[in-house]
Amino acid sequence: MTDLPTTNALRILQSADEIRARLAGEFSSVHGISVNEFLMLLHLEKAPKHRLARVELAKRMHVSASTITRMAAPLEKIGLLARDADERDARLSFVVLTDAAHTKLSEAKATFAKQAGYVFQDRWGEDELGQLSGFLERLLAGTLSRLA
Amino acid sequence: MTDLPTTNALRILQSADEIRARLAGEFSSVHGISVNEFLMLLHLEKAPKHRLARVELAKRMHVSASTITRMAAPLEKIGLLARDADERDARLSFVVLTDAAHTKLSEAKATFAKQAGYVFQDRWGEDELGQLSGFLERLLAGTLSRLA
DNA sequence: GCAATATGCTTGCAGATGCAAGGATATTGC
DNA sequence: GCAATATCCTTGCATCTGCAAGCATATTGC
Repeated sequence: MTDLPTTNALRILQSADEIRARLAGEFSSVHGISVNEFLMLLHLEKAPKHRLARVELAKRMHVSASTITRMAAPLEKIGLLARDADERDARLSFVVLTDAAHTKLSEAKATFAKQAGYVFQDRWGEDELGQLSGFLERLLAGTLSRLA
Repeated sequence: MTDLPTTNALRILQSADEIRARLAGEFSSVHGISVNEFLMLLHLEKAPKHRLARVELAKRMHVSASTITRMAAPLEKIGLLARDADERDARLSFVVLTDAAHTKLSEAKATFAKQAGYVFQDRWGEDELGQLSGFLERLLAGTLSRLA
């Protein structure tokens, strides 16, 4: 496997699996939301007015529109999300963060940061973390959906 | 978001989603297998004798044992996988690559390499690809399941 | 040796997800 | 203006996945 793009793509897939596995347990037990739901809240937090049309949210999360419909429903029920209509276009139905969601987000971010800290705990210097960050930013350049 | 570990963890999750989305379409339409099934074959290819106990395969793929049972079944049906028993321990049931799987793997690897090439097409020099590769290797150090 | 425990695998059930179809609303072509 | 088309959202269905339970086999403690 001397092909560097292939190697890097495989390693990114595997690294993401490792990170996801680390996060999954603590997220659902401590915060009552899944990692995907957390990422959904992050996308909304980053958006203007903390709201996005469902189709737009779907694109940014790489999921189908129906998944957005179904992911949002329980989060509306527990008061983390609300609905907002567009005055001009009655087809649009925005997903909006509530105040409770901001609180939940700050808690969940702390968990995320803690786990991310473990992942990069050993043998990583500040400069190396910065270099990796730069490479990943380049990889995500051009995607609408960058969260960080 | 000045916390570098957090930024890097988020970017890895997003990069993996991008890469997966790129691969998914061509994989199922051209090769008739999903990305996950491809990764399963890769794990087996890397293993001694091209075979692994189901529990071991589950650990390496970060999925449950039941998922292995259900993922392997259709692949056995289409002749890419076979079963192998352990003479000492009757509980063990190995998953083994068939010859057909080696053929399928080399085709699928070409697709993977092509898509990985697109991902790193622009503005990436050989030296930078090597540096990124080194960082990701460090991230995966200590995991049993490294494929590359 | 045998009971108690541990391990490997499979299956029933529930939750998550994508696709295709359908209903509602907007936009376009004429 | 109106028909044709496009867009947004939701829902039915199929698929994938995890968890918990169950069964078979190994290992351990005595």
